[in-house]
Amino acid sequence: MRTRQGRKGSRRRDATGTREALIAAGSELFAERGYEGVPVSAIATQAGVNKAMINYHFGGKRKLYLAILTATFSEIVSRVESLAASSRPAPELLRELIAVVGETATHRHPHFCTMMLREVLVGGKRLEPEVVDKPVRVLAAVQRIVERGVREGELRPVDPLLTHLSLVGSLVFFFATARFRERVLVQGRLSIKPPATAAYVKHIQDLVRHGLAAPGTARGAREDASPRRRRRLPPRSRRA
Amino acid sequence: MRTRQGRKGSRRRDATGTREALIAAGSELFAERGYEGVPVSAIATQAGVNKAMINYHFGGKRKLYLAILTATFSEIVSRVESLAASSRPAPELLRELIAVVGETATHRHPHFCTMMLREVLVGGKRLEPEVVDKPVRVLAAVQRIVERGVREGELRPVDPLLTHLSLVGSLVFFFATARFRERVLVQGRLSIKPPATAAYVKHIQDLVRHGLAAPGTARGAREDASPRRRRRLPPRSRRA
DNA sequence: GTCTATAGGCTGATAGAC
DNA sequence: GTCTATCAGCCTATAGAC
Repeated sequence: MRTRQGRKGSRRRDATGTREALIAAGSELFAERGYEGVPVSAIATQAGVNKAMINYHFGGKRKLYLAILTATFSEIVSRVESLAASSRPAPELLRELIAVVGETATHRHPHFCTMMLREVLVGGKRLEPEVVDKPVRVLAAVQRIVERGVREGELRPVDPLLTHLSLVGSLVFFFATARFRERVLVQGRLSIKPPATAAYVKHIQDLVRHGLAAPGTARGAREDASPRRRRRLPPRSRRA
Repeated sequence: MRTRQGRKGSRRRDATGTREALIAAGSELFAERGYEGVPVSAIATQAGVNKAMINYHFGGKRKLYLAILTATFSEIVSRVESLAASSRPAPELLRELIAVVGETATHRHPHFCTMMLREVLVGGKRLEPEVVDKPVRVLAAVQRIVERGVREGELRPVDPLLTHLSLVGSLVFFFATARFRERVLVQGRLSIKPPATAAYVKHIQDLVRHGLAAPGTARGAREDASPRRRRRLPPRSRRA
């Protein structure tokens, strides 16, 4: 009867509750201020638990950080990989890939892009294999999609790696810098309001559609408009 | 006769020499490990000067950091603004803008993108006005170019702010994560070699050219191919 | 499982001789 | 201008009571 007793608000206070509270607090704080910018005491305070719990449950600050990072990253990776496994037309997959990233970064894990980018920026130091593995898998997935699109004549002959970098770059940058824009654009002397994420997602979708469309293709097949000629593909259902 | 006497290698050892050495060392270290990741002692050691010199010449660690950041950023801003002031066709300006960013990020200030991105990521904390001012001016410049291009019918009716974000995002991301790619791709188990920056610059140029071309335009005027019809523009020389 | 108290390391900044 | 020596503050991690 004592274990669920939260002292502040409606927080659960049992073993797994403590773990989750620490992960939630850590996600937010690490994303905002970076790994070195956050004292463990701040995480403990925000989570409403004691400092020592971080060492007890995770074995140290760095371990907590890695747990947070790999957990959220794994979800993205699995989503992207399941997309890459589909046999739907490449332009359509890219369009959905962009939407998935947008949806994940906006609703499911608002701090993910910031954390991932921060981690990538320290590329000089030695990184744990767990961290390195994820972006490599995303890269491989996007590469597969683009390669197939080029092979099947639906995309112009672009380099898959460069395409992946430009795509991920524009998306990750946007979501990682959202907080900065909000601060600068609204409270600054400019009257520009920060763009909605939905508008940006659509912008990138259009940019990719027009920018990667094969010469023959009528400026990049709109969503589901014309079921354009495609080479060697089984007559399967196109909408999953 | 004593002032120019370097004790290690050929380093100058006078007042301005010390300042410059600290700026050089700080640029490299801050970019690699971030502000909080670098002890002042490390900067002093790499610069070959004493710790106390940082406080004497710059007034503290943070002041040194800001001096480095604004110095390199100012150069970029002036380059971009001079481009925006030109009356050459918008697609051509965008193409050159991309090249300028690439050249600057590769040769003149290899650490700039990393530092700028890192600074933007802390958007939650209060930032010095000097830091905030620069990206706003870059935004304004790109926005002007895109708006004119749309108005004159050379670009399809894209949102200037979103266009700016996607452009800058893909470029900054690429250069800021170069070190990470190098580490992961070459020494990893994958046999992919990191892409040359020239190839990426061209990729983005093509992506923008195809992706933003106005419907009428024959898939985005190649460099100087056809002097496409343009509205209200004085008959001036087009190559600066 | 959770807490308090504290150890021990590292950091940025300065005082003062030269 | 430059250096050495030193300090006070903050950090992570742990030992041990409950």
